Amino acid sequence: MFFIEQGEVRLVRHTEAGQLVTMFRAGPGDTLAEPSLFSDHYHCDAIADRDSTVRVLDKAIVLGAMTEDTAFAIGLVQRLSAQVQSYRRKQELLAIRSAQDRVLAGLADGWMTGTVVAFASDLGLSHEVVFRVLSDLVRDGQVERPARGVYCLKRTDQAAS
Amino acid sequence: MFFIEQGEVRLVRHTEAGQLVTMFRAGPGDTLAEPSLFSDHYHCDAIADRDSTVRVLDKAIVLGAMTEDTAFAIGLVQRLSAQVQSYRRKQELLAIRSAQDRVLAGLADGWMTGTVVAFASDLGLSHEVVFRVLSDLVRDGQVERPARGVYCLKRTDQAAS
DNA sequence: TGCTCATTGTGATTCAAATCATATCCAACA
DNA sequence: TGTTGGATATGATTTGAATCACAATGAGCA
Repeated sequence: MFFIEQGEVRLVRHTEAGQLVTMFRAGPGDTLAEPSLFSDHYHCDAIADRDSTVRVLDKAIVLGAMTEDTAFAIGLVQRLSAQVQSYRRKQELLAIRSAQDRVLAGLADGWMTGTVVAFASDLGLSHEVVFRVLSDLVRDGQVERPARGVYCLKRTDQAAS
Repeated sequence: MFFIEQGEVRLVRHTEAGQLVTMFRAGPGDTLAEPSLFSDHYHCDAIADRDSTVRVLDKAIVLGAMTEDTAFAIGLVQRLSAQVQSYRRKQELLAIRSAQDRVLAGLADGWMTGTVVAFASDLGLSHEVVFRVLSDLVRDGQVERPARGVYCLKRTDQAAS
């Protein structure tokens, strides 16, 4: 198990077809690979896109700390709950069929942090479509692009049904 | 927070477009809505497709038990870890583009328990495609159908690259 | 028994995202 | 300075899943 002090580390896995899937994006203060505490044969790859500082936590020590320090255990439960919630949100978002709606939802959730290519990968869309959708949205006035590669929603327009 | 004693309860949420997404499927021994322990405004709907018995756990009491009973806290961490793992697996599976590969992966993971319609919904595919893929696979001999509505993999054929 | 209804199943068509191709911009770097 | 490579961007084409339409099956039930 790992604790991220600085930077950002992505937990990735590749499908049989070879595409890379980001399972989790951990920032400063996040812990990584908690499930490894209970299972031995869990395998993901970790990628640091920027320089990062990571603290390695020994499995046995963490398990020990959990029995002695209830606050520590509760903190862990809290982290995991947050992760579960974010996974649920992601699942919901990925269920959106229309590329435009998905991009809008992704923007609303603040996923557009790095490059458009990375954003597209998070959304499970090809980057071409995302570029197209973004320029359409900018043309429509729903999205602003203050700078190259920076996009943000104009406002939360209420669900037009 | 809830504890499922018997039956099965699904945690669902509907997207703006109106489609229903199953966030979590809880069986006997599972707990439901753990994130609600730490956040007040989390909303999902729970659906019991069969008759089920559910124990309601008071938020304050659970939080109290966590500080006093370390084993309880650890158990909770374990549950949540397992959930996180299964979400990651689902994410990986949903990233598979080809409908056929996705159906195969779903079968391998043992998702085809109830009806084909439910299976298709879990896979994020239309039931028509799933029916088609399944009959193709049966024709190809990759999948067996011992009975109407029952499908299982012939064997784990090693990743044909 | 006949009726209803959900599930199963298949065919035809549409449509939107993937893919392929290509070009520009820009930062890092030698 | 020129060169490389990644991100940005857009156009043309293809593909495959969604959608629409329609049957057949089978269980529950009056």
